[in-house]
Amino acid sequence: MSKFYITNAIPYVNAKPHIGHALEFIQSDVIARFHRLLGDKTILLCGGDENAIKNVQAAEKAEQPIQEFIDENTQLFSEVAKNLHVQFDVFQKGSDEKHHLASQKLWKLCDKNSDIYKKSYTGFYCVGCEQFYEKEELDKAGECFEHPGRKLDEVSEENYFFKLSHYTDQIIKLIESDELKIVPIVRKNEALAFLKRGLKDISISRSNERAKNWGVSVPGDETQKMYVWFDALNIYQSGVGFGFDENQYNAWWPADIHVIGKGILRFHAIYWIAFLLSAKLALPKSIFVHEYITVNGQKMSKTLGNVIDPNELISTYGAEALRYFMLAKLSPFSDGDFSESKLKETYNSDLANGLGNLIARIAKLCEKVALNIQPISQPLDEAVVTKLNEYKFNEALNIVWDKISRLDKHINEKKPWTLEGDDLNTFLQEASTDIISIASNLQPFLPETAEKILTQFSGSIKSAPSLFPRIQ
RNA sequence: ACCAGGGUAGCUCAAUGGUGGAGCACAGCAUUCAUAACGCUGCGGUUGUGGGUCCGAUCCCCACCCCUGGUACCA
Repeated sequence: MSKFYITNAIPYVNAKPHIGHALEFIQSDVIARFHRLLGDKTILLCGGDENAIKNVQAAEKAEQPIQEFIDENTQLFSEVAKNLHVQFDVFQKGSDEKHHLASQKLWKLCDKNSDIYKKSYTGFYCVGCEQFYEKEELDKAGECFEHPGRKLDEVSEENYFFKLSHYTDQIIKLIESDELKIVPIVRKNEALAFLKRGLKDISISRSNERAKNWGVSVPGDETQKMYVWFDALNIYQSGVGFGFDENQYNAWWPADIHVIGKGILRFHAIYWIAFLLSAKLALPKSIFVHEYITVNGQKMSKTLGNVIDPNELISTYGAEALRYFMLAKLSPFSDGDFSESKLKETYNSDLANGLGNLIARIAKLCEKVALNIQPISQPLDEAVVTKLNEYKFNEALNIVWDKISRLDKHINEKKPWTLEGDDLNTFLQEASTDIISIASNLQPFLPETAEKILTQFSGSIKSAPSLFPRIQ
């Protein structure tokens, strides 16, 4: 039995979770459940990126102590996952003391390899935003968009830099050879294009003042905090014991796959790899990059007010329906559009009329003749396994729904309600076996539904309340 | 601006150098084992625009338009 360590990206917790987070949670969960079914010893990690300055600013706005604010928001992410039937085995908070120690250990290892040095950083500070900007981020007058008319201060300070440039060629080789496999290929090419332009060293610390005294302290320098990405990525390691439980760490690290959104590819495919190379630690094996969700054709944004709370959808349609929609109706490799009307349409056509109705009609027929079924477990279909290995969740589900459709047609052809005796029994035996196969294949995607069906079709089969009652 | 990917039925997406396919939605028929469900039939497209190559292009080439992503310290 081999181990499988999968990580979800670590969400910023300066706001509530939205359906974009839900998509990633669900995808990670499916991959984890898939590997469990294959017999791998599997854990799925998520966590909270709690050390960003944005969190401090958001807490100030909410007039709440920072730690309290962080804890509450992180809790919301945890709850959404639970509501979505997503099972995180580890939830590592960035503000956790152990994580701080782990990150300081990573820093020291990079430092030991002479990859960290001091250098002056210059940026433009906006007093209104309490934030630094690059020249490119400012308007024509050299002022920030939030506070036109206010002059920015050009400020320099000493920071620690990481010798990212040192690792350019090494990382190119890792990615080109698929030793670090990036899926899909467009994202692999994007990372390579970035690398081939040459890497510059990056600043990996901020003054306490700039960091508002929040975050992980730089070892040996109490005046500086680590740049968030340096510690945030390390949650993948601290979550499995790096720096404080070597047995656990050795059992799980390296990650077999990091699941991330396209916006943070560079940090994972390049920065993270460089940090690990510098620290002489094992490297993750692959990165799966998903795309984003638009809502009614528009990007989600607070200003547009179209941010959707997954909990509201779950309360109307159920977690399993939301999972189904995200997995079956969105392409894993391109942006997908969400709208409640599409969710509802999918719910009624595929889940109520399709799967739910099929289960109901067969169960009723079985109940009439008191059919008894030996519980048998069936493995995933080869075709489904193939699709899942390629992260083609939508195509995998198409295969299952094709089976549903074929069984519906088969019932109409054979008209079992006109059969009697052995003919009827044989028919129902076969149909029930098909149902069990369908449910087995649904396990990674719709775990609760699969479980319900498998329970219903084991032993004496009875009618049960609709799995997915139609919604008007 | 440059680089990458994409523009095909109302919607989501397949496909191929040789008379454009599926699912959903919609309409009709049939039917009851089932959740006004299932099944069958039908409606529906000068395949972004303009050129070119070819006997023939949606698929190849050129130009243009539009969308998405990337182009460093910003999910």
